[in-house]
Amino acid sequence: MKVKKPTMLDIANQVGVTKATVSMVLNKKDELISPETRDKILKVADELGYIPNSFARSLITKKSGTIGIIIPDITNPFFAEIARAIEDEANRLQYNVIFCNTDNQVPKEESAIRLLIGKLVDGVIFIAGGTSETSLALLNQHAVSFVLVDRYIPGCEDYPGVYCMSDDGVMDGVRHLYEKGRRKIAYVRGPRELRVFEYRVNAYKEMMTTLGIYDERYVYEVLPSLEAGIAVTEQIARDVPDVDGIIYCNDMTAMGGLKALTRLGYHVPRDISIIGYDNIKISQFIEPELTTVAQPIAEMGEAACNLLINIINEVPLKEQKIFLYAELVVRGTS
Amino acid sequence: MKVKKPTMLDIANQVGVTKATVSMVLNKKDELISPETRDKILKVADELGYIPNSFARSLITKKSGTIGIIIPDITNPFFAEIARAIEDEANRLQYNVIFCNTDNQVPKEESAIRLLIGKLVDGVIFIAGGTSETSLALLNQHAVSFVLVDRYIPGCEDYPGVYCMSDDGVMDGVRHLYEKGRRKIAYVRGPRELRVFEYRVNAYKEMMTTLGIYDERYVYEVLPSLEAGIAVTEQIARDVPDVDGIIYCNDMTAMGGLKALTRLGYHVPRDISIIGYDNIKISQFIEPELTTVAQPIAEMGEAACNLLINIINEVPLKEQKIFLYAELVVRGTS
DNA sequence: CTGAAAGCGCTAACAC
DNA sequence: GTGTTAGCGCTTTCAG
Repeated sequence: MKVKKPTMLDIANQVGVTKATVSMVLNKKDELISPETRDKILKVADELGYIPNSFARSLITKKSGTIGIIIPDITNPFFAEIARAIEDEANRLQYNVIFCNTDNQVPKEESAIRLLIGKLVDGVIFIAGGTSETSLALLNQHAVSFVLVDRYIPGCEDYPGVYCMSDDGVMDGVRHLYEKGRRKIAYVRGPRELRVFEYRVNAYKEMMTTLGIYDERYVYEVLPSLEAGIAVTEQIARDVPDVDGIIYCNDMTAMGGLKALTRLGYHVPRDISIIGYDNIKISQFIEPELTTVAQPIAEMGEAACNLLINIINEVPLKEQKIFLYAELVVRGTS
Repeated sequence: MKVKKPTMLDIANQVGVTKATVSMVLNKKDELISPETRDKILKVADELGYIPNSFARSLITKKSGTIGIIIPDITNPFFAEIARAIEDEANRLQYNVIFCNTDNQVPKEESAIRLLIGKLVDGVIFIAGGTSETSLALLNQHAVSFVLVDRYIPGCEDYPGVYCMSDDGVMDGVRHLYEKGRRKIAYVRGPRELRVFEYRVNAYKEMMTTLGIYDERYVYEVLPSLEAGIAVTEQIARDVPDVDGIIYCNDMTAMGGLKALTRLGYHVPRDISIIGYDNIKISQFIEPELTTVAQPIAEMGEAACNLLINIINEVPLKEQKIFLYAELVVRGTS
């Protein structure tokens, strides 16, 4: 365990040059270094198993080649998928990533941001847990570039970000059920603090109203999760026994709903249709497969990463807000 | 964007002391600092929004307070859950984590390790993709502490690690199906390169033989995934139409199997019983819920993290290998 | 083509 | 109680 790691100085001594020369060679700024010394340096570096100390480099360059990702919970499939997409794109562009889970708690967000700033991340991709103005203030104060993804922060709609427009997708979902003959279509919405859920339920209301079948008693609110999906669906079945369609604010909740309905003896989609939102991978793992309003999850992650890195590199951008669109995917539950 | 971050020197100047004093105060080594200067320093640090530059500190202390986690794929629920457990425990112990996905490819493992070494991680938790001796050699060469989790590496059985013993759990599963009257029990195994899969299928063979119902034609091999689970299950239904039980090497594959069987018109568990392995969260998301041989995923992550940090701190340990046990959890599919 | 020298922000002896 | 000093490993002018 007491093996000292080789440094540039070790290489320099062994080759008989100075570390400045070694530095230039190893950083490919070797136009004016003689091929012989260059090859010798490369050779010795390889023999010694030299790995540059990125801290020393970052200290001086003020860049870490790392971006931070702040996410509510990596075990939530939606976030895992987006995180993976970001990481892949970051790696492609020669960046590394550090993840921080916040469980939607603002204090955890702030400590994550402190951590990331201390590690000199070049930028941060931020999926907010709610009203996170103070977290953003921290980032601004320390002049760290950032990009918002998926979730709006009230009052911060003008920050750079990647958002998914849900209206058309949700409306298509409602219309799709209507065309299947469904009339009593309930909606399970997420918490009011999160703007995204507001948009989704509003689209539902609008289309239901247009179709002349809106009834406010059909709208239920939950903290989205599988368990909540089960509970609320049992509730709906009690309140509106002849309900024939349920649209959920996300896939996890919808999967819980499917479970509850099956247990209650409903046959999906014969007796009732259900629709989720997100299109996480596991929505296809079940049978019947979940009809859902699909977010382009991978594209969102990729776009966020690209946007951030462009901002970091001060590439002039016409628009720092990117809008993608959710789309209805009809599968087995409708 | 051009706001210079405050450093210790800024604080020192403003208070009228030197940065050494500031350093001691901020690191809580302030027994011999007068309360007045201490408070003044703390106050100014707060006003300036000072965040220590962890690189500068790490450069000198040779520690980063960070551990690396090398994992095949974070979108795989099993790994996401273990990663999250590791992260939580690490945070509790004041460590941060950096994740690297390898997609089970050895070259990606090696570049991940180089990255982590360059970032001076204090240790690495390693879920190997296969025969990763060279990756381990790199870690050894650079004197980086590491801990293996879940997967054995052939020839490296004696490295510190956290492993889950599957034998009893799998045998209990076979016996359980036998007691339900099942006799034609197939097994879907994972790839031979991964030792864990070898152990699981061997336990199956042993119990099947003991019960006098082993037939080698019932054993199928796949690269575990939902899709593979579907495909292999269709194959089994063709080969052995009167199969009445299938045990899978993991939950994802079993979920694919359940899907395939349902589509083929089998009723699970009336016509056929199935059992998975892992007990990932989503195994309870489906209906019927999956009977499975549960690994204590969270405990594995937690134990790995603790073990690693003990090794890093050179805490003398009686045993650097931790064995946990998988256990049959009977739910709806058996 | 290569060397010398300065310095990034911080810690840790050792003075005073 | 606090300052001085050196140096971690690296990059980057500027000389030569």
